[in-house]
Amino acid sequence: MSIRRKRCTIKEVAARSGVSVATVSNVLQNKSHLYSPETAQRVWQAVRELGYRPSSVARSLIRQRTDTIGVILEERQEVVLDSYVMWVLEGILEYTVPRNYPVKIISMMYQQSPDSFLAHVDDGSVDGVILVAPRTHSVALQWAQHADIPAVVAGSTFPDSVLPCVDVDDATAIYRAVQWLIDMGHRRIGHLAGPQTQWSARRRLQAYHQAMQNAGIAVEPSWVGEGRYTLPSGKEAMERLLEVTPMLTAVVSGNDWMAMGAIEAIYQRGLRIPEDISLMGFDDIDSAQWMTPPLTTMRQPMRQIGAKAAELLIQQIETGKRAREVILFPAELVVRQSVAPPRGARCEQ
Amino acid sequence: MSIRRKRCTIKEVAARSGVSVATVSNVLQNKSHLYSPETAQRVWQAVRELGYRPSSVARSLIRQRTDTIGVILEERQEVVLDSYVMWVLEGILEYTVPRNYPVKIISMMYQQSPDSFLAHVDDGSVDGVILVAPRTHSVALQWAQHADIPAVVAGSTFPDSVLPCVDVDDATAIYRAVQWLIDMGHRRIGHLAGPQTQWSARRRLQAYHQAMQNAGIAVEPSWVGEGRYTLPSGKEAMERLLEVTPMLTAVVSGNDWMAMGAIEAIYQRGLRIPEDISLMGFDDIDSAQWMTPPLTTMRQPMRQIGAKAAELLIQQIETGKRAREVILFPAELVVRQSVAPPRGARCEQ
DNA sequence: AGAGTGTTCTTAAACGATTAATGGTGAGAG
DNA sequence: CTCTCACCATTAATCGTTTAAGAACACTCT
Repeated sequence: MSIRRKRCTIKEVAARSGVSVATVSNVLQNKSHLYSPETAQRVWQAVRELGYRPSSVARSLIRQRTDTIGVILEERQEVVLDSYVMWVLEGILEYTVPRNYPVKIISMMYQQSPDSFLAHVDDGSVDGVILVAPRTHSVALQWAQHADIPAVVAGSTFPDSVLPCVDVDDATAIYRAVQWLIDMGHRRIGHLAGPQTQWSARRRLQAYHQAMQNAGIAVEPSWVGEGRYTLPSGKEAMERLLEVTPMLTAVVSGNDWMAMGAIEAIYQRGLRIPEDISLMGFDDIDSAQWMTPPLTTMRQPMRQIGAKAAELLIQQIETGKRAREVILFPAELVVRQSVAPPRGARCEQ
Repeated sequence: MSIRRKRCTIKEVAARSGVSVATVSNVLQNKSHLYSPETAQRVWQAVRELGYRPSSVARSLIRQRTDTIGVILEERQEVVLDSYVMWVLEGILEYTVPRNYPVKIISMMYQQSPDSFLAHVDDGSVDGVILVAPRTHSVALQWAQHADIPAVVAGSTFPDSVLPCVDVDDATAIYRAVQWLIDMGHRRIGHLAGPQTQWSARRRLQAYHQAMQNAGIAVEPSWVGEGRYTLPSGKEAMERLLEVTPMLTAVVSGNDWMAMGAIEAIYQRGLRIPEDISLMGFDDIDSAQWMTPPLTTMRQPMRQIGAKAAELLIQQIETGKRAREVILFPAELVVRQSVAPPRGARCEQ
């Protein structure tokens, strides 16, 4: 079966309703001071009868705007979409769709060459872009910094960037997590840090140190392990921690994936959670609630982050001005069952 | 800070390299019989110096093609993206990105009105669409059936549709699941069916009956419960099953979410999995492996489904022909720990 | 009657590319 | 010396809209 007959154009509508294309255009745009009610009637009828719908392409060309926003997705562990990106994207759609800004996906992965993505984003096809969780050395970030196009970063913060950033306040979140464990009676608290090439991982590690220091607890270097934010790397890091520093009563992980790895490592050592060791995650990915035990974690408002990023971008597009701002959302403590007071300690004394 | 200076056009490139725009166009398109090497040199240099990139909008207008494909996402439990859709989308990107077909997301949810999505898909902005898991009465499906635009369905099958469909072979999958349980010694096997308004749910239920019948097992109506493919509905359905038909030794669920609900119901009854009752899921969503116990399930090749759908669509776009075909991928049995032989039975006697 | 004012519609020039048709060279053939 | 042909570049039409500028007409006002 063959498909695709030619689209119907404004010219045919004009012909059928006996007016010029200019008039049709005016009617369709409700510029009511430019046509009479009767003309409008005829035009609308023709539109209905022909099933006419304006070509967005022609429209974009003349208006020099596409009303489309590009969402740039970077590679994340062999994949471009994971549950984090998914939620950010959901938030973006939640904001953009009702405002009639379609979304074009720009994947950095699966590209033929490292910068072939440019052909799809620097070609006038989008009015602005949202960079979802770009890494520090991201080509896309590099480009966006210098390109004259509205752009915002969602899910990362770059202290020195000119782009607006929307992210979770991870420093405060980790600080609170550690504080919470301390309040519960823990003192020998370890940290599973992310790759120190990433700003977020450094901030989290620093916040951990800060919290410990403010509580007057001296942290030994052996209390912190480093992973790559992945499950296996978390497991390895935790194994080392258990080996070198078995006296830890609690560990706060830089993200949930590493916490999941940690769980495996802990069980393999024959220890129990939270009886022998308490564990905190970060992110609250979908699987966190299904862990054994369900993971206590700091929840990132990913959906909100996406929506806010979209809001900033559209603002930027519509005003033509870019404000250098960093918006941080607080994380939410989600109490489940992987944390308990340390053995032999009574809470809050 | 203000942004957005005017884009550089082909005219400027022509001016700078001292040739006509036609020549520039020819050079850029490598129509090597239409220009001399020296001219090409000059043109490319101008292009580099000006940082010129062709306007995809203007290009689309004249070529009457956008090289963009639309992915239509339907509402799924308060959200447009879930792990299923995510994987299908990943598959789509995997296929389309390297072939230079950008993806435009068309969400049915968050729209101002039920058919305002049409303004973003029936406006010449996409060369074709992939409908991801549309429901039977989907407006988008309705539209795609009659519109003269290449379209394929991913993640659903409509026996009576004119559109090519790519999906998992769920009938065979459920049949195999039931068969597997039977081989293991189970006979009193229940089924948690999905909403019977959906084709997939009906097919799965039917396959369950078929498998039981072929094994000579008489199924009582009370052995099957119906849910809405959601966790809570699965829990409720399982509760009823446990109440009315406590002698079941195994249950195969229509999807993983309902299986998760079933797990809760079973535990609340004080029963163990798989010792007291075996449970099988369907889909293998990300969380399935983190369940307690890890869920044995039939894995859907969602990524493959997405990629295949993209392949069919691009074929359709490039040939202009649509074949009425249904492609079914087999599901894969993922053995984890929620299934065991029935109590007191020996395997394979 | 002529000028001024509104209303309603049309004309025509964009927007930035592609491409068929055309033109102007110089070389080789007759 | 002209004709043909290949080669290379240009001209101009085109895609489907928007919109500024202008035209036609009916009023009102002086």
